[in-house]
Amino acid sequence: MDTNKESHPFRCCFDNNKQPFYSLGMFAYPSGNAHMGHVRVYSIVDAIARYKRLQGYEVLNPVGWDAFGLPAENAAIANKVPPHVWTQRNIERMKTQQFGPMGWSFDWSREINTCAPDYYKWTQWIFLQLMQRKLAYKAKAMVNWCDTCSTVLANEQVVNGICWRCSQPTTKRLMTQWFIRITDYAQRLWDGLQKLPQWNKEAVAVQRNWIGRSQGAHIEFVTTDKQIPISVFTTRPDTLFGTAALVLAPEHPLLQQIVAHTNNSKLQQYVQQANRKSQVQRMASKEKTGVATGVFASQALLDHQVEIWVGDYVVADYGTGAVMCVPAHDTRDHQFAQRYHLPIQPVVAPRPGQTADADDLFTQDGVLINSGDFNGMPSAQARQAVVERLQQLGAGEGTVQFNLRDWSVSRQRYWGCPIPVVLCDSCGCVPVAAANLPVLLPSDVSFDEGRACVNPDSAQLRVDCPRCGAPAKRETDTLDTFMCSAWYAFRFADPHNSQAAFDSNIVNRCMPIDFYVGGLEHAAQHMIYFRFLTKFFHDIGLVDFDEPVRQFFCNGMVRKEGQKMSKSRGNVVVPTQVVESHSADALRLYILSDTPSELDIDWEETALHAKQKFVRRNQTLLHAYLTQHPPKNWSDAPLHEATDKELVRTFYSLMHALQHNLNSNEFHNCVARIYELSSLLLTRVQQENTQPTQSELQQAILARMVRDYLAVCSLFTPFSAEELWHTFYSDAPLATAGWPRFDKKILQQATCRYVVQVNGKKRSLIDLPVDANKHVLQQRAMQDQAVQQALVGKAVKRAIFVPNKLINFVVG
RNA sequence: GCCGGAGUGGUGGAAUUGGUAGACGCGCCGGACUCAAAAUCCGGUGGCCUUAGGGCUGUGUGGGUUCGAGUCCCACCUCCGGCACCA
Repeated sequence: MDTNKESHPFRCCFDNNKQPFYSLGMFAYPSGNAHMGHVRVYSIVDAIARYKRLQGYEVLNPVGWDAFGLPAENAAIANKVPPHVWTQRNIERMKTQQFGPMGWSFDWSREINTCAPDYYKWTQWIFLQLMQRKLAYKAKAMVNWCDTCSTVLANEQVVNGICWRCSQPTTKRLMTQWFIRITDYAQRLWDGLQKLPQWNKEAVAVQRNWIGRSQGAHIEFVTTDKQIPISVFTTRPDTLFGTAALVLAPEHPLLQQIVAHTNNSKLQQYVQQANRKSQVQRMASKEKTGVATGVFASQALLDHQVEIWVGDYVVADYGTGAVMCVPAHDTRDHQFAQRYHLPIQPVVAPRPGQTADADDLFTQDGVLINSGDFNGMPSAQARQAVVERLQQLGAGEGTVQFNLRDWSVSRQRYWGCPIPVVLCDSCGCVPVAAANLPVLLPSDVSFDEGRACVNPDSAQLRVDCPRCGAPAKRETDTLDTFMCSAWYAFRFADPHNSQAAFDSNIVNRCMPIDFYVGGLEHAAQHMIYFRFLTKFFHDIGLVDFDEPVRQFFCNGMVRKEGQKMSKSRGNVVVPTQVVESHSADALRLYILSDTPSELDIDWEETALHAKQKFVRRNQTLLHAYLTQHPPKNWSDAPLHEATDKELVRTFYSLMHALQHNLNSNEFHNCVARIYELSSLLLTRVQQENTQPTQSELQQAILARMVRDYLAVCSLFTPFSAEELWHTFYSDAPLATAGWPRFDKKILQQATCRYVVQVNGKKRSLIDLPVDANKHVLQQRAMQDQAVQQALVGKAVKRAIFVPNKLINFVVG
């Protein structure tokens, strides 16, 4: 794709006769070793890119490197090689020795690298934009801490309390950290999910889970002694009258104030213990524990007071960190109440008039009882009514709560994008002026003591405050690498822009991405951040659209013997070795065949051999044929004048089917069609090789078919297809030669195979002319021996006729 | 618990809108070539029955709708994945 501004100053870019198409595989971490996962992602992307090019689209198919991150730093520590050297070396290796030989049709002129200053300058610029709009902020908060990686992690990077990188348990720590206020966008991120029909369904579900929208209410309680207000969040305001207690998370901000005068040592002990427990420990014990505070609270609608408890089953950073405990209608509250003998008062009955037993747990909707004015109301109606009443009383309001938390982005590591902020004793966090970007990584760093240490006295860290000019310090935390990868797709559209992160006109033309490929594991992290930043760009007027990806395709993993390939298991199949032993075409054909690309595949050597055999046979036979019969006048050869009409018809109906498979991303079915095409074509070609019989016209037709075959093969076996094309047809790339075209008329058949059924059971097949009428078919069917046999002694009640398909005799 | 996906031969998996179940591969069996093997090529391959022609049966289980169900509806079972003391 040509997006060069200078060559098209007014329209900014693009061949106006062509539609742009942006295909993208998630960019790679430059570990130095390409693996089968890369082969799968980029082979899928490349098949589509080549398809779209043949169809006449102007295709943007770029590649780059997600180059910041821990492994480079760890390698620096282990090998005493600076991270940028290690990274650059890996990129060179992957590019030339590993990606290159695969023949993926990337536009290498757009290669980007997130650790290059001309890239991270703009990551910093974006951060400043967020900061300016108060969407990036520094705050003291409980964050996930990984000891092994000695850094903070985002919620998205902690799976069941375990660090996603090193698989060690994480703990919670109170730290001052940078956050991105992604929660401001929670509702829009939620709503946007409905507008993504071409996304992998599972990915949408993952996001829906992650954003986790709950409709409910805030309900205000107040302590009876000191009138301290306590707000709870609930999705079940209809159960308010069943409240037996208030339960606060041990970290609840008002807790110490509430219990200040009580001097409850048991309580203080409990709070300390809870804070010491790791997240894993706390989640592991499902037992509900807690301590009563001795302080009571009241609520405007309740005629009884409830005691305030502290329990670590209440999550501090969800909702308000406090819940109303309704034991009769919530599983957890029920367990808690049973343990501490709190009253269990049912307030929702399953059916009108039915009195619920005390102690029973009923969590579904029903009809209200024991709830004053609200008695008799169905739950759904009661939820509204209760909220309305609370609102009138100023004691609560309807609200929406999200699971999504703000994105913690600072990392206490060296090898990341520097946060462009100066820490000043009097001015606080002061953004670096945009004109002074990029803030370069400090070079005064040692990797000697098991971690990267920037010399704290380094002149590079001592700067003057941009606001007051007083001596100040640079922020040494770096940004989460997901920040770098949240906008790389935009940069690809305009990769060398030195004036801006990207030119809006160019990006508006190329994006949203038409076809994005990557693993499902990024559905919750990268894809949320990517969507968020797109909405932000939209809001500040940088782009016209607010969803970055039209079609999101999630590929499956490549396994071996049912297990993930990994060095520690010693079951890694190295792509470059397979290219050497079997060829890139065979590898690519193999990786795209036999199994739908969204499913996991298990590496199978025998199937790979078969693909190599196929490529070889194709090449040999076609080469021999084309040598004997150099293609002439093939481009407009009239297919309808073929003597072998059946060959042409079958061939192009397979082409038609293949295109259908391609449009649905069924690459394995495409390969099946290619096998069928080849079996047709090679049989014919072999005949010609041994005993040529064809007139020039017929040869031209066959040459046209061979060309069309090469065109579709070029998506799956580009090396051999391009080579034959180049040798016998044209010097121009096959990609520019056009997708096979043919008149649909040649697909029409003269005869049709009809199924004859008796009571829905197949009894015979009959060939008749297309569009034969029911009467003719019925007559012929009745003469059929097998049909007659099935009809013996039975009366035909009626016959169902489906044109060009079947006739079904219904007999009694 | 909630959400998403899937159950079809020995195996990976096909089957536009309900209309010939098992496309295309892998494996296996048989044959050709060879002194032999490898490689290559040709043929066969769901199960059961049958001398043949052919018949019966068959898409996780049980019902249902329909002339006709792998496909639609209801109930259930199993597996995979995601989320989760989220109130």
